[in-house]
Amino acid sequence: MSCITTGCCARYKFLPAVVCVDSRTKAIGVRDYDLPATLSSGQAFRWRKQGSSWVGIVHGRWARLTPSDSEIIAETAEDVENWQWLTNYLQTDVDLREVLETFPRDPAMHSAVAACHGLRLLRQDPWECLASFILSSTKQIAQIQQIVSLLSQRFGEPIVSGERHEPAWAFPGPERLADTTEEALRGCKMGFRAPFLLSAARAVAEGKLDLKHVDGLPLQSARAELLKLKGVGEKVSNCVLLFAFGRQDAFPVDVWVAKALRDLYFARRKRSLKQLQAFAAAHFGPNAGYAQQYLFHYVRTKGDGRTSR
DNA sequence: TGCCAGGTAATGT
DNA sequence: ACATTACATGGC
Repeated sequence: MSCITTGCCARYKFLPAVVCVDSRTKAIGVRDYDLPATLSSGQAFRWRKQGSSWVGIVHGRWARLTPSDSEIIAETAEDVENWQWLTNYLQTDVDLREVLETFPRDPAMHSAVAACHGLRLLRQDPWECLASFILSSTKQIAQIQQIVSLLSQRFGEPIVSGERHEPAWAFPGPERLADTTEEALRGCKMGFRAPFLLSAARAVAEGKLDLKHVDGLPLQSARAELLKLKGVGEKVSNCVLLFAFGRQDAFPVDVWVAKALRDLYFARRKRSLKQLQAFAAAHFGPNAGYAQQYLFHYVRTKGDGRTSR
């Protein structure tokens, strides 16, 4: 199969051909896909770089992704018949050019697109995304990753990981977290966010918040449902709408995007969050959220070769 | 050390 | 309606 032509099974050449993990390896054809930028751009928190590959957990499955010119080589720890859980997550079927076409043609967007060629939006699990971004407030991305890692390790189900890899855990579901205590959650270093996560987990576990239902609602109604949760405001709700529900017009404004908007569109003059959101809603078009990710990654990674955090 | 981090809720004007 | 502040924790 594809893995023979790509040579991705080279490390298995000592095994009988039939074992050649066809069902654990897949070459996903891609165009305009910068996997490292996408996986490190602060939308998902379970990926770590390992050489030229990226190891992470998607929907409770261990995965190792290796980018090349025209493909992403995916390896899993268990046999896979249908790879849709991964291709849907990576959104490899999205034609990026069609998205970029809708961006406003202004100098700022032009610079951001030129600097972040191939940056993509993922389609994440709603609960994991919601929980992760409840934990994200006033935390650096590296710290969010640490918290999510601890949380998974302590409360998630152990899952099969690849050969010679560290043990791995699924992200804990709302039922499991609803069954913990605030103190146990604080043990994962999430500080004052612990009661927020706990109450969100209970809301979902008890059916007060039905994420499947939210998925089917119009944008405003869906946002209103998310905003009922403690610890979920405009920014976090927009992240969930954008990164999990695929609402590409949802536009999260965090400190970085606020800085990008002020620097690039308002000559560094002060503007309130409300003003920035109103501008964004009017300016960036139907894929405003996608444009937002370009601005975010652009301002975070440019900057004279120093820490891109 | 002091400042800041993919914010939000509570409180004060 | 808008401005300020507390909130845990850790990187730099």
